[in-house]
Amino acid sequence: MAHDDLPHGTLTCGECPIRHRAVCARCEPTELGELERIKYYRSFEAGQTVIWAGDQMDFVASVVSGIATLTQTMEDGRTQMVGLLLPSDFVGRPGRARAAYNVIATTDILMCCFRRKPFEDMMERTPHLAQRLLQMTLDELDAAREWMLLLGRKTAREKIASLLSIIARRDASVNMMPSIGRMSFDLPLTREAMADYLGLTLETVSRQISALKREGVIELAGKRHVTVPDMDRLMFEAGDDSDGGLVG
Amino acid sequence: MAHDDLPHGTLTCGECPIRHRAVCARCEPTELGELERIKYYRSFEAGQTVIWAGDQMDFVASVVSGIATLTQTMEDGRTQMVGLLLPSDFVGRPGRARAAYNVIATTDILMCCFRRKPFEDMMERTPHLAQRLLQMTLDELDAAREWMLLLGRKTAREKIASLLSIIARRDASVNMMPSIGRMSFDLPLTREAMADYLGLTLETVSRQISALKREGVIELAGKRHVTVPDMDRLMFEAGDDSDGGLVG
DNA sequence: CGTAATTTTGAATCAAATCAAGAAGGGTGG
DNA sequence: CCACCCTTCTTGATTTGATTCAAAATTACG
Repeated sequence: MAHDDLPHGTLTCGECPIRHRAVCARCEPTELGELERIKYYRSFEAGQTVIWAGDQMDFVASVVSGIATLTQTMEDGRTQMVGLLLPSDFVGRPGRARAAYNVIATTDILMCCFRRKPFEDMMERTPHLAQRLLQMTLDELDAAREWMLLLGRKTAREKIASLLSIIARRDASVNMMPSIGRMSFDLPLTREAMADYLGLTLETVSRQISALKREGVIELAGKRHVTVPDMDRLMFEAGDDSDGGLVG
Repeated sequence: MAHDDLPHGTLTCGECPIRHRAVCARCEPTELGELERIKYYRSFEAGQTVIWAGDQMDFVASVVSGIATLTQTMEDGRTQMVGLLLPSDFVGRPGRARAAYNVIATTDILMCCFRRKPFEDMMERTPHLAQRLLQMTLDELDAAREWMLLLGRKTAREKIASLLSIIARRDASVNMMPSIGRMSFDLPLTREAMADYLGLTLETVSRQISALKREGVIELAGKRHVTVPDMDRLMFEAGDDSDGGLVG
């Protein structure tokens, strides 16, 4: 069973691991108390579908732990990932009754859910909530636009290198490490999920990972553990501008 | 010269054509007065660059009339459009001092600019502004995710059909017409801009437009005026789900 | 009316997809 | 503990859709 260390319903906002990054980050103690009253926890196992696109959605939520994906599907089954949800990320849209995307748990996942109507009401009254959600949404929009450049203009090799460097840097930021020089991390996605992220087939993903390994850009231990001997080299392969980019 | 009908600096919020859709849509008369004091108008001619990515940006703005694009560029010149700015759309990000993308005027354009610092200060105090900007940003994020599916998984033919149906439907909504049956509209983009939108080359854009014309999905009068005899047929070619999709 | 910019079309090439086996893990039950 | 199965991943051969390179046609414009 997942998350026995985070017993459902007994976690208070004060002890919440994502307290300072989630939609509630700017809330004051009184406001937290109000959230506390409308919140409840739900957990899903790896592989489970949290919500289907088009389904009634009577809650919004924060990812507390684990990873989920947002995907869009065409009738013939082609699927494109359009969001990767990490701890502290927000799911759902205030004011929208139906889910726009499929949400699928990639790992075991714990979500802090708020009943939608009370949450919407509270947003009207609580600028701190709306302000934080705005900031998070603007960040997501920036990420989506970076992703659009990747999907529209990068080669398969550049796409893989970009994804690896995104994961490496995210991992470093969580662990408060600098993302330079030699780095190691686990891939949280299967080859197929990577393909859906990058707009490729899983065979192409596999081939390009093999190529980067063969050329020493990365090292693999098992299928999932990656070591990058030189981040600069990886960033170069990703085709990104060398300068650090934007600040949040 | 452009926009002699909208003399700079003399337009009041009360007579503004985008008043009800822009970031100020929810503002009350007092709040409008406050915006009025920090706003100024700037116009750009078709083809002009409004801002370069990385440039200092000491204002945010609403597009009053005309069309602009948001683009990202790689060092070797590959470019991807990541936003299409229409009247009432918002440019810039509160809290960010440097532009993240190139903004280029596609047609002659008029923008209602607000000095950034006063605007940010006002946002802190004015929930109506933050709420409206949140709503607009969530809409943009949805559009970006639809766009990601297009870039990652659609064929060239589907991409073109999708773009045409997006433009057709936008045009219809501006003119308060239903977007069914027979429709006519002008393309606001060159073949190259369409290619940058769709992640294709301009040759492929041209070929696919020719193919759709040959097969009677569209009719062309000149290079830019398009007639769609049957919107359902076009939607089918776009590969989108037949159901209408989401509401804003 | 001529010149530049944009668009169309053609032919050749190429990167990624598709089709098709195998190999490598990872977990289960005998 | 090992044999087996199922999923995930890798690799190979071939096809294909889109790009690239090249030239002609159309349109816009001074």
